[in-house]
Amino acid sequence: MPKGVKGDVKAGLGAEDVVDTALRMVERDGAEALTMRRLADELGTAVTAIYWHVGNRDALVELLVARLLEEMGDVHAKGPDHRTRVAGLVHELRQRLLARPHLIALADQRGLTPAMFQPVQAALADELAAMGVTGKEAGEVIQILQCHVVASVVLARTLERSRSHEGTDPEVWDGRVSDPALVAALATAPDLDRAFGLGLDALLDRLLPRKPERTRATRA
Amino acid sequence: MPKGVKGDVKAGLGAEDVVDTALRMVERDGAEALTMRRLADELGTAVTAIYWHVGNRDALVELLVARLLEEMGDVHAKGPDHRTRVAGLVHELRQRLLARPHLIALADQRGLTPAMFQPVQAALADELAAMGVTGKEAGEVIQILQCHVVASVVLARTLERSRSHEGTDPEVWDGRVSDPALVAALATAPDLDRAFGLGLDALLDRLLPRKPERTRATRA
DNA sequence: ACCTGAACACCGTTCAAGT
DNA sequence: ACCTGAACACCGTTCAAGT
Repeated sequence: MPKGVKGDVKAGLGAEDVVDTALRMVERDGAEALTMRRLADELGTAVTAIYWHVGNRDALVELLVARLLEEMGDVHAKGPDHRTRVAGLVHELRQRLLARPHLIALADQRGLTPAMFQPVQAALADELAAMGVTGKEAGEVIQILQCHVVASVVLARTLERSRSHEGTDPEVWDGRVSDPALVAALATAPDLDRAFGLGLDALLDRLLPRKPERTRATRA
Repeated sequence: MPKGVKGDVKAGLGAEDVVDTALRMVERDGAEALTMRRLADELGTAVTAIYWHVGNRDALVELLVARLLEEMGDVHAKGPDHRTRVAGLVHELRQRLLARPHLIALADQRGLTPAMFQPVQAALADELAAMGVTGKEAGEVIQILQCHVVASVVLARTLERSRSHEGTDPEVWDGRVSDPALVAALATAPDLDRAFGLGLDALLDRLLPRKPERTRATRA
């Protein structure tokens, strides 16, 4: 039993409370708004009290990322065959990360991106093992898939921040290309979902062992 | 005028000079070290002088990105066939971006990432047109390839910042997976070059029209 | 053990004032 | 037109001091 008894809310705030309201702030006003002084205001304490419980800002962010990560829950595979289960796991990881932009922002801020990898590793490993892919080879496959996910997620965040400069300035094209449909297409924001799905599909074709029988899953 | 100046250059500094020394600072001490006050010190002026020439910090960063981008030069295609030329262009873009981590950091800071796309767009469009891919379709292919590049580059930067937490903490694996070779592989930093190359190759297979001669298992 | 206030060393930005 | 100093509103962090 470390310290503190359950029941009474009482005077002291703990690291838990700090993380709680910090998280609330981040979700309400964005990761940039999380400042030690503002957090102190929200908590109704002096700035310096936070330092006693949490260490410093970096440590706080680390706690927030851990919390957000555990809230993401476990990802489990679904689908008839291994291939669609692996694809499902990867899509699911991406989807959950995209649903938590604060997580990404915070992790990015403190260089905790690799932590975002973890939730699916075990599930992917199981699935691959069932396909006969193990050891170093499985590790590489997992890493490549993770890179695909996180790259897509980080890119999404990066592009999100640049809503002002949408697409390419058409002026750059003067005299270089005379294909109005192309220019128009490039001026549109890229469809990241599509790019991700296409890339994933292509990667799986390369990385997963093909079934000896038939690849066309038209069987009943 | 007690303002000591060397040479017959005009006494005043211009936006050019500000950008010059700002760039020098960024290359020497990193993008984080670029601060208005430090820049003023380096220039030997008051902080506020910078504001007169450049507006504010965001505008300065924008100028820096533009400068860095134009220093990157044009990318032109090489290779015997269209496919290897396209691949070459994409690889070249990634390589040049990776060689300018400051550019990425600055662009990231100010949401100017889309600007990094531009250098290869015209070259890619030419190459695709020569393959018969034009208009909206070409635009989509270009965007997907660009996403692949920038995602890889941004991911590289993100992972670079987290050298402290290398790979996955082995503790997470307790009881979940008992494959030492896999765990070891996951603990290693991912090989981004390999991941990029693999993904690019897979993407090109999907996106580029196949030559009539090389018909594989694809039967109609 | 827990919390406070004051203080330090930074930020970006504005503005009246100087030349 | 070009540059300055002072000032404002912020940061994160430390530390001696209170309870």
